[in-house]
Amino acid sequence: MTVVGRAADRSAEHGPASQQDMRRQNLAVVLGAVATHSPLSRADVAGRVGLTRAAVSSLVDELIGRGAVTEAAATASGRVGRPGRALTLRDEGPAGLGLEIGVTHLGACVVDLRGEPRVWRRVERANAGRPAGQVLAEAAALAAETEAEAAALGLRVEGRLLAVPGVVPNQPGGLVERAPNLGWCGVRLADHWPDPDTVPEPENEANLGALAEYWNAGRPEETFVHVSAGSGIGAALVIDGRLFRGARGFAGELGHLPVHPDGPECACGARGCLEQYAGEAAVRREAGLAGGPTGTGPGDPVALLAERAAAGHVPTLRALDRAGRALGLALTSAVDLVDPDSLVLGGAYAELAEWLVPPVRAELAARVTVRPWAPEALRPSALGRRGPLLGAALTTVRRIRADPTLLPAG
Amino acid sequence: MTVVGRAADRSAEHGPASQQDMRRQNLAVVLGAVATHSPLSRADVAGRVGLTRAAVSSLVDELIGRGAVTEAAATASGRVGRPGRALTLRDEGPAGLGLEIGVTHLGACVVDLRGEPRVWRRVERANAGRPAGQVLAEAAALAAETEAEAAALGLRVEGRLLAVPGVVPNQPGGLVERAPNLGWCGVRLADHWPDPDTVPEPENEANLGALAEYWNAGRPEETFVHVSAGSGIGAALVIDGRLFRGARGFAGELGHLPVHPDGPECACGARGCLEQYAGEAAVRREAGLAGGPTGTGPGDPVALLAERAAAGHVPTLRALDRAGRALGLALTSAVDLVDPDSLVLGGAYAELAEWLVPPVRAELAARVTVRPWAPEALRPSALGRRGPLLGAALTTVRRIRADPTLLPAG
DNA sequence: CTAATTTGTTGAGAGCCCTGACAAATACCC
DNA sequence: GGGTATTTGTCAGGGCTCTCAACAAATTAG
Repeated sequence: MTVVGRAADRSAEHGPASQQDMRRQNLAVVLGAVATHSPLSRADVAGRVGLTRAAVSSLVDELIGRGAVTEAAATASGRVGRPGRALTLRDEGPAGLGLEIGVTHLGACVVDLRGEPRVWRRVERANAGRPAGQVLAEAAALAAETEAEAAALGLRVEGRLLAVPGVVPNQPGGLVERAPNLGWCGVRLADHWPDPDTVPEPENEANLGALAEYWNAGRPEETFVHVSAGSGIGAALVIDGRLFRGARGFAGELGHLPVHPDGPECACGARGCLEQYAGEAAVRREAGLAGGPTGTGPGDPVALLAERAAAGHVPTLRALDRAGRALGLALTSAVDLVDPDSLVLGGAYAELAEWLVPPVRAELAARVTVRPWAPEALRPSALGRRGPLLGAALTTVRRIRADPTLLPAG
Repeated sequence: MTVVGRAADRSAEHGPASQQDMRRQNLAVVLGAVATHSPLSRADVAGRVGLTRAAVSSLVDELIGRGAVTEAAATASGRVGRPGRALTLRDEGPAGLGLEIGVTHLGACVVDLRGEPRVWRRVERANAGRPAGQVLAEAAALAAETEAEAAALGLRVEGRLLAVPGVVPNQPGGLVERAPNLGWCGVRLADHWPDPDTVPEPENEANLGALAEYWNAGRPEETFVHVSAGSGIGAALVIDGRLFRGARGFAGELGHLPVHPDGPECACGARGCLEQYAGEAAVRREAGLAGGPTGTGPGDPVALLAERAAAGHVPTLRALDRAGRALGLALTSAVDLVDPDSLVLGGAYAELAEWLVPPVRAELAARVTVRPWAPEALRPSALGRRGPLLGAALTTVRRIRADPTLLPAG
């Protein structure tokens, strides 16, 4: 059973506020303070967030009762006065499960409330073209193993998310509308998942990668565009610290931005889409690597590209430069439209950043002229291809942090 | 003295919640219900928003005390039971002042709490290149006259916004960072405004036009891109019903999207910017209207273009088609990135929509292929060039609706 | 050991909403 | 016309959650 659903969005927006809402928000505020500045005493929290010690005391009691926070022994602070008792996020109890279905692998991980990964599993599987039910059954088995391992560490999974390389509509319902690289179309997870109590919620992998990047390295309320190349090119927009999915969940479809309107025809029917220059297939073709293996196993094409580029292989360098310039053009549009704090190259791009960043920066410098723009605002992701899985697991943790009442009361 | 500042943003986000916050939100919820569905009785409001009649009664009493709502006589509803007393927004008392400085005119208007324009003034003035102080002094005089006229109608201006064709940074402080078409650079309104008690808050005209469009015709929580051509080409993003200004206030700089990366050089230093195809200067040049008059007076170039196009003037039609196709390319990028519910052609584009919409729709149909996209999602604005001024005035009204405690208690 | 300082808890009080009851005002029915 | 049903608006009582003020507990400084 999953306690944490899609409810954590604070977009009630126009409903009336109740005392419970107030309590909920203040629980979240206190938990957030403990999460980002622990260890903290009750008095520290009160001083930091602007509540009284009495109120914080009551809120902390509830958080302890719900299993989100623990109280360490007194801290010998060295300062005068009675020492406070240190509060920290629990490293047992509530946890989030992340799952990932890639073209060539399955992944699963569990993070504790602090956001630390505690279990991490990955198995290679050629998932492209296989029946969705078969893939999902294997994912469910991996999930069950992972949860069991987490349970041995004292962790109780409170929510499950599945990262997929495809389109997930905004409405809840567990539908993967399309995942071209897997060959999926209109797959409803609940129809194939063996255990109805553990059906995960699907989400686009690029979106989750962006959130992971934000939770891992972002500044509060930051606005940025996270570009990640998997089989397609996906961008995800994080606006004021929240994922922006667009009106129908299609936001960030960077791969088909028209960078050269009269360029080569794309599979989508248009001409000169970014994917024709910076997509995996285009880069491999251009670099003379067509038809090779895929995936992150031995012979992983991304690793191979990086290897050849590092060795000075000219066609590879030329292909990456061409990709970088096209990406720079597309990102110019993104910067003009969205005015982000930063741009992040994630996924496979993170591993090729050494060769992509210079041409991207050059295009941006030449074309983003009517506003301040610092080259350093473009940076590679620290998480790279681990982002989506981590983001999937962290989503549950962040939902709990945003609304601790999702946890069962003690 | 201005009661309403920039405070109405509900982005406290991570502060603690108090009972006053709860009260504030519930006042806003009740006021919002009255605003969108009036006339409504207290019981109607209670049923609609999910509060009890007792609570609504108390909230309505306070709204009446603050002068936001009035109580009409009993409504002879025809239904059984004691008739409710109809509540409506007041058409006297609190009001918003909008001001506009254009390249060729000054504008001012006052709207009442219902959002109805009650005073509307416009004077032609060649403002380009004149000292900012001089222009602002005239604007202040116009504002004073307009407020006086409003006062005669029983309206009390609670907040003032100034629409400018330029860049306004995110931080409050009344700074217009740059307004190229006026020749302004780093103008701080407070330094030039005669009366320190009535200094307006500047905001970009395209942003205000988009908000006006949203408040006038938008669906709740709608996400759309509002494109408006004035002297430059500005887009404004309304995301889930809120204006998105970007990390530094530069979001929506559509004019310099690279639509043909190797196209003609632009004044900004890059090549093939949208402005080279769909900007006012480019269209006029292409249509053979170079050097003519500007503004909306007699010989208004936009009206002239529309006139010639309607008459079948071939160069004009060709210029508009070229502009439309370039705009379609830029909007393809916007749709791919933002996935809006709709696209709105505002400002001068609204008056040329007849000739622009077909080529824009054609490009979108050809290039937006990987997601559902209905041609009708592109529509002309109903407000056209009146949008920015209306948006400026409505902003204050909307802030009051979002937080009625901004009004002085009765 | 005493004074000063800081922490965490407790009880009183205020603000706000909910519950339930009641008077007021209307329509329906005889 | 009068009684009943129905709906509205208000009032009193109660619960929840915060603030304020006071206090015991635990530590450092002298």
